[in-house]
Amino acid sequence: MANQLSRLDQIFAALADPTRRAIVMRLCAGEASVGELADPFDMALPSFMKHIHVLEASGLVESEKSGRVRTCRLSPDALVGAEDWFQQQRAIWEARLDRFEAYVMKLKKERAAAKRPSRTTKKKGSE
Amino acid sequence: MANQLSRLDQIFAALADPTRRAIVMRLCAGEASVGELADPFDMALPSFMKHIHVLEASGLVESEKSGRVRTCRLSPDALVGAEDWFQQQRAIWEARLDRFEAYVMKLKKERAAAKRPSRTTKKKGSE
DNA sequence: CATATAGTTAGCTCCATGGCTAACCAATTA
DNA sequence: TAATTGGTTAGCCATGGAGCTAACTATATG
Repeated sequence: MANQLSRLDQIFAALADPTRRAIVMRLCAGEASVGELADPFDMALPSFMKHIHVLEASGLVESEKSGRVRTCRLSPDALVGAEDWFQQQRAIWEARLDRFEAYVMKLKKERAAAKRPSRTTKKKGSE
Repeated sequence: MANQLSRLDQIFAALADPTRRAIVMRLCAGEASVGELADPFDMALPSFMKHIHVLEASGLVESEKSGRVRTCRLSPDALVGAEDWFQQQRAIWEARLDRFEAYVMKLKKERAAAKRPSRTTKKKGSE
């Protein structure tokens, strides 16, 4: 019970749907009612509401009802959280690239050394 | 036939699964064979291979078989593409925040003006 | 009060996803 | 050549996600 999806799971799953990405994009430009949000989409309201719920469950969107109209707004923390994930991966990736570059440089030196065995007697395994 | 998922759909869907995120994180640190990748997971190989396929279909990962071992590596373009999406949203969001701030400033001025109605006769019903 | 508006709830399909087992290549290694 | 290893294919099952309609609630509005 209570499947305890990780927050990132929910955020990425929410963003995997084009309708929901469109909603997020729309909300980036400012808050809106459910009706306003739903208007551009050729979809029954209950179906559309499900998307809203998914977005709320993921923490990307929050909403509040006053009278009979529910107003939705972006809660940017979740978006930033997901963006962070990418930046972390990129950091690791780039660190690796640096190491790889260093490795290639080392290879090049060793190749060069191998190509002229005349002078370089042993080059002292300069690891 | 050929459901024509958008690239972003596939990337986010791929990243919505913790197993697949773990694979991506692992591959950020360098390429690996299917077996090496699968090892930490308590999962039958065929199930695991499905995850690899999803990652390949999304463009996040590419692989190549030589002999009987398939080596997988990250293809960072897709990752960067998804990261870009966040940055675009954030740009719009921040632009809006700026506008909102300007709006609040304007409100403040008007409030201040309203508080001293001595001079401001009608302020010209500025919508 | 009557009606229209804005969401909501309930409940149904259909298909994609994530997992499994069993059986099957195809390279290595003994 | 026989056995092992590393992946792959095929096919099954349970769950969940995305869509629908119909019927309902609650707030405005006439």
